Amino acid sequence: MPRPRSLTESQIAAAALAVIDRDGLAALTMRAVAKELGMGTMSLYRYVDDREQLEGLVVERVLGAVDTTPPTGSSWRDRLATMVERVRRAVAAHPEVVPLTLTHRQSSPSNLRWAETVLGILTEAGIGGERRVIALRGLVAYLIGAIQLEHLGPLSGAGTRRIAALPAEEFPLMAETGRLAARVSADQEFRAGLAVLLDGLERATGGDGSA
Amino acid sequence: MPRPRSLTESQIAAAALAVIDRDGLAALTMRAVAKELGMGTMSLYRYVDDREQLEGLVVERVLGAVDTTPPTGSSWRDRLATMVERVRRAVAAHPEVVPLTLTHRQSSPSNLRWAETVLGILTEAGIGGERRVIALRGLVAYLIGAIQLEHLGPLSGAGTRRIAALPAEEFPLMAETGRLAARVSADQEFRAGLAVLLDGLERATGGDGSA
DNA sequence: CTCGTACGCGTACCTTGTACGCTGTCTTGC
DNA sequence: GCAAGACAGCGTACAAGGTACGCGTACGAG
Repeated sequence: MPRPRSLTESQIAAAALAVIDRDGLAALTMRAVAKELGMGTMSLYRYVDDREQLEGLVVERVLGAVDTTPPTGSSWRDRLATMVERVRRAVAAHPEVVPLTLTHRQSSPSNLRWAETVLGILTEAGIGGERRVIALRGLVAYLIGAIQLEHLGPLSGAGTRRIAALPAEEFPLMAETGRLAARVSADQEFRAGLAVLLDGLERATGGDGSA
Repeated sequence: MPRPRSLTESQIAAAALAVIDRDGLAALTMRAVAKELGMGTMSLYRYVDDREQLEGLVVERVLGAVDTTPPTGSSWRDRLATMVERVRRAVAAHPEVVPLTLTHRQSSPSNLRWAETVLGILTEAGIGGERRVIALRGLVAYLIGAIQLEHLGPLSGAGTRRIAALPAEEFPLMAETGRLAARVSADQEFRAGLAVLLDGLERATGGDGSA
């Protein structure tokens, strides 16, 4: 008996994401999203409780693009790397959303599915119990930290040049590091850092990373 | 000949931090800080260009509390761990500031000094060139990621219980992990995750972590 | 004592989130 | 078909917060 809704959550998320991708995160306002949808500002509130929830929809849309099916073949190392890379790629497609993912990641169903798959791989690698808790947490910490460094950080892009230009008397190593960092792509850095972490996990298993 | 200023940057940062610690990050407004300082709202603008800069002062005050002198003795592993722990402790003293550190860390002088010291330790550990870039970046990524997980994340505190309560049919491993995680303190988790990363660094050096 | 600087601040405006209540429409029950 | 009710869509309005503007005056230099 009620009148039917004309919008789906997906359309709302898409509109909000369009605003962000086009005009930046600062442009994400209730008014802007409503306009994007071709409706009055307050109409948006028929579909969303508040701005908080809107942001959640955006994050879920971005994270929902992550393939959470277990990767096949190869070593558990490579499979873990694949899972981590998938998130990085999905987020990289919408860099402006990064700050939102920090606050809303926790409530994302996609995130849960992702973690479940990762835990499965860790289990197959022979990592269980509390060590598996540590491993998951370490991977997630590295992942979100690295994503932020990449998109908000000083060591990438313009920041690297500023670091390379530091006074060599006070910051000799930093200056040198800044120069070297300019020669390493973000991709390489990310993968190499992840490799270090996986090395650590592998060492603890006593295994060689295969299987 | 001009009239003297009555406030120092330090006093302003202290006032802002006091507001945050007492009433939370959301209470950080220009008006609130001005009132904390016993002055009119607009007077604050004599000392700070805008809110952005105010936040920078707060972050610098928090990060400035980190001891950046090289730790003495022990292995390079332990020295690195000490450096990382120092930041964690400093931030943990003002948890509400965490979101601000993400955006403003880059411009902090304390942060530069800290990185310089860490690079020194890495150098002594025999890690140089591009591998040192990777190592620093990996440590920083883990550090800021872990801090966020600890203070904004789902795997700690209340979030852990929610995860433990997930439907076991769909998320068997997550549910189990949530239960296990409840038995691991945040300190243990942080240190153990860091240890994994350091294991990875150590393996790459071929050394045993001493010296 | 005079003068210029710039401090301290009152006022006001703009942006943004959102409560409230009206109007018209669409679906269902007859 | 048709009446009725629930709810979509929205205009208005308010509160909070950042900050531009311009005034009066305290203060140090000469």
